Amino acid sequence: MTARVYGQFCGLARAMEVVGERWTLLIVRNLLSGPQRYTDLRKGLPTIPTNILSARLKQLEEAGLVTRRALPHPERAVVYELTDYGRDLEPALVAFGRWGARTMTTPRPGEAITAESVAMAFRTTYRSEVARGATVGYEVRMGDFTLRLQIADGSLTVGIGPHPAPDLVIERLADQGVHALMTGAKTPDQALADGSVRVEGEPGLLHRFVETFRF
Amino acid sequence: MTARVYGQFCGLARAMEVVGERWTLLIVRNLLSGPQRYTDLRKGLPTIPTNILSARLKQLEEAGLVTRRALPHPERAVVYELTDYGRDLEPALVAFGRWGARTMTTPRPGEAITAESVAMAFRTTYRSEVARGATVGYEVRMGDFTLRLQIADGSLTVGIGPHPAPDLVIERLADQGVHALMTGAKTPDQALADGSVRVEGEPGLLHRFVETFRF
DNA sequence: CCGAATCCTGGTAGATACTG
DNA sequence: CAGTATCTACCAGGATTCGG
Repeated sequence: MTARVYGQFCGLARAMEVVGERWTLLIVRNLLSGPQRYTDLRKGLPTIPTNILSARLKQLEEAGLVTRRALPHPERAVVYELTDYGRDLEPALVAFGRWGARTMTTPRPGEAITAESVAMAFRTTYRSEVARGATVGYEVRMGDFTLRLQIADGSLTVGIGPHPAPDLVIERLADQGVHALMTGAKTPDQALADGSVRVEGEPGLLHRFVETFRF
Repeated sequence: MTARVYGQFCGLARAMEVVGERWTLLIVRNLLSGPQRYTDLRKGLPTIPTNILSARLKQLEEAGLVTRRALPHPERAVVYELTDYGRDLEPALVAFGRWGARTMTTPRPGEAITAESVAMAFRTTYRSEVARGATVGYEVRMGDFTLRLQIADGSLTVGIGPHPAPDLVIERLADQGVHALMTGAKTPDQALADGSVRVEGEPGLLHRFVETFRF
């Protein structure tokens, strides 16, 4: 039983020993959007084998990145939640996601667009230097799911579900509608004109949005 | 033959498909210090199976992160070198290394301290906000190997081997000598007094060094 | 000696079925 | 809902061998 270690006194090697196995970082990514139940995680990771998910959650809990918590009575469910230690991985995940996004033009056949993958896309494309000092909330409706983006003190929080008090609601009406805005393939005016997106709120905020989130 | 993909349109998932396998990121880490031969890589990754190293280099070359180049005549050797695309992984590696370093107090039994792992430690502990605008070169002699650190325009370059014109040479005379400085376990004056490090050049620069590189 | 390829073993992932 | 159990296929680890 050779523990799968790299035998080096190196932060990167240690990190890879903890979160370097297949699926682990994607589970952490999904938990960045908030606590999730086992079934939520399965939904967000459509092709993960269930035994692997359960093994990874166990490892993450042992390593102190995740806590397993039973919800109080009426829910009678188990939720998995990141610890602060686990949440500290966010900068590294964002850096990786940004690197990986460079070769990502269009979805491959069969590739899913999940709420968490889009949430990650907002994190990786967020340009804090554009948003500095601003406070603004967006609700992005993607058809199958809705995300809430809140910018405050120059930092971004992404969650799954509607925004309680959005300054702007952006609704995707066509595939790649929001994506085309973020890559610059379409200007806000073009996207509004051809009906690929629709907004509620002050339409001018859409310009701010495309400057803030940019591939 | 299910290609090992994650089935998600997500930058992080794509990144993991390219560099998520065991050893891959450590190979990239080692190549960050400059081109390396197959044997150099084996030396820097003491426990990697040789077939895995050769497989990973092939994959990295196919993915466009690494080029394989035959040196001209007298050397008659092959060197592997990062492409710009591969080098762009550095911020992500640094972010991961920084996260992993938090649980890294002392080497585990049998754990090697290689030139590249120390080079990585300097990259992850580098605080650009301290060094802003400065230009300074350090040579760090660790016993088995020597590193050169050059700071210019606020950005750090780390290489293996002596520095051609160092402002300060730091020589480690005892185990953990430099490490104790970087964690703050010892002040520069203490380390110089107890003989765990020795310097050549202006000794005051050692204070700057410990402010610049900090776990 | 450098740069691998080959072989074998055991562990890990993938797919699906099943259960408290 | 929240996982185990089981089986197969593949990949990593380790040693050895091989060609230039």
